[in-house]
Amino acid sequence: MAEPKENVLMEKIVSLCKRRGFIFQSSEIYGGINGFWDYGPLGAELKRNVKELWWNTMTRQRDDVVGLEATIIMHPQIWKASGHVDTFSDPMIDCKTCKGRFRADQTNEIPCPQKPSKMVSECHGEKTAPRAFNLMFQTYVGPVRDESAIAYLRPETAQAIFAQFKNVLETSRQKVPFGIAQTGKAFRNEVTPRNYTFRSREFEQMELEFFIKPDEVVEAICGKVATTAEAITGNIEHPTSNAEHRTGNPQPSTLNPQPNWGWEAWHKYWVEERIKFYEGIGLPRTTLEEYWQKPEELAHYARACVDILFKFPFGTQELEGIAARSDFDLSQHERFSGKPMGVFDEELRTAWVKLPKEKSDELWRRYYENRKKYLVKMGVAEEQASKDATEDANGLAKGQYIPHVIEPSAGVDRLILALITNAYSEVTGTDDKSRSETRVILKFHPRVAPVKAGVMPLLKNKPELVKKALEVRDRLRPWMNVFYDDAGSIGRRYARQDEAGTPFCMTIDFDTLGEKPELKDTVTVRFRDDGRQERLPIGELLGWLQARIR
RNA sequence: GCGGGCGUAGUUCAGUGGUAGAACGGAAGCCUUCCAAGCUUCACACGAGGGUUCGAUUCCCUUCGCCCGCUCCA
Repeated sequence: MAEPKENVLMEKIVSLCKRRGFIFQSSEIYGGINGFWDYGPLGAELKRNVKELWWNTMTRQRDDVVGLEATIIMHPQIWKASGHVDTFSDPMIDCKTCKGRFRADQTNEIPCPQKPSKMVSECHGEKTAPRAFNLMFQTYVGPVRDESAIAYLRPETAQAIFAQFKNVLETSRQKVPFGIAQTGKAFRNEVTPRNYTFRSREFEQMELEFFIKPDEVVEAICGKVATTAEAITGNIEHPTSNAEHRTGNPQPSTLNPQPNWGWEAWHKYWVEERIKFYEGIGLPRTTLEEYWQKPEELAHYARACVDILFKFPFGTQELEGIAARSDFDLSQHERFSGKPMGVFDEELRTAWVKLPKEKSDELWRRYYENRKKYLVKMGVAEEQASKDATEDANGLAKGQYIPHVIEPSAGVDRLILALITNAYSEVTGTDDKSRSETRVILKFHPRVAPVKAGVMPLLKNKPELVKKALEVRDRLRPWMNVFYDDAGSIGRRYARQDEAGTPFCMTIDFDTLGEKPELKDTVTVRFRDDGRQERLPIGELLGWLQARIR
């Protein structure tokens, strides 16, 4: 059902985004280009804030995550190893009669939409020849455009993390469990970009690969792996104060990682962390949904995957996927590059020799089975797979294993869109002449708001007010994005800031100058969401604001 | 890529086979002692290309883009 109301809302948002300079169509003066969007002045600030908050939360505020900034174009083998060269290119067939499109390899299994009694392959519709759809953008590296020069714009940022895993491990003084975070552009030549910026061909991701010990290793070291329930209960950090967590990390952790956590606990942990993050930047839990993928929906290498969905006007859609990807990625790169991707773990080696024989045999067996299952799945011959898996499992005794990974992978642009649609609100009132007018307020969380404070003299034609206002502006400017405005009536200026989502406005009036001596050097602070006003000394403004935007 | 709808200032809309207005918004100025006040002035558009025509924003074709379906999962 197409809800016209929601469509109208979306159109208003699109129009606002353009009008106020959040989002423009790419290359608009040339007619635009499908699936590409630019961020205007306010959008650029918003996006920057979001990425910084993510980076800060995921890396700087943690001991166990470090950053990476890799290139967009990488060795093409990376995409062979990752599976993108193959799986991103399903041959498709179009039916000219019924207008359907089908995967060429499934025409025997899909019923014809017009004659469901027959399969697509046997119906009378006129079909096109199979065409390959590869969603990766291709280019050539170097001046010669031949096969050997083909490279791809990355369809995700994650693979670079795997490819650089060993370098980061060796230089960061981290050991498993630890994570590598990266933000950056990714490119997918989508069949149909849709829903404004939601599905774009060029987009930005914020991805974490969090490397953990395989369960067999955790068990060898800790005796047993904590169940998810054990990991969650009795492990809640009680906030020391019930203040609004205005200081420090915007997303206080509720779970403390423990050495006996296996992949399930870590997976659950990251789902919680990520939801906290979204709440911390102003998306209430009620606007979010967790979707735990069903076993049959999972990619073959995934053990679990949770989607965090947001209720967009056009439907409930994915913001982030948190996948437990086993050791698939590092294993693939190990096989394709021939370089070892395993780690050495002193604790494991020490623990292993102390294990009772039956225990170490059991763990050996389980590790072996997993490795073999993977190798066979990837087409390694049975005999060779057994041999390789044996070698892998033998590594445990030497303290060696290939880490597993939990991957929280978020789309920046989707999040921006979620923040805008969530912030959008209208207030209809009547003006002096009892004309009904609708004003738009973007109720961004102060942490993400593009402009933190508007600074304005009550009147423009009083030089003392202007001078003082500029002083206040200059006082705040080194610390945050502030906007000075003296044009038009004060109400008009407030309204303009409301539409930009500025949470606070500081107004310099005659009391600031000392008309009422007791109010000298104080300003009016006006709140965006309810128009409420407070009086604050200029000297306290910076601290007051910082406490609210951090 | 296929089918359906749409395309006029920044935005929302008028309008005509003789090259266009309005409202709001924006800029400048005057005025204004707290929520889009008022006055004056200014800038800005027929998505692009090709036809038909003496002439096209209007008619035709193509293309590009947007919206709705089929696909997609950051």
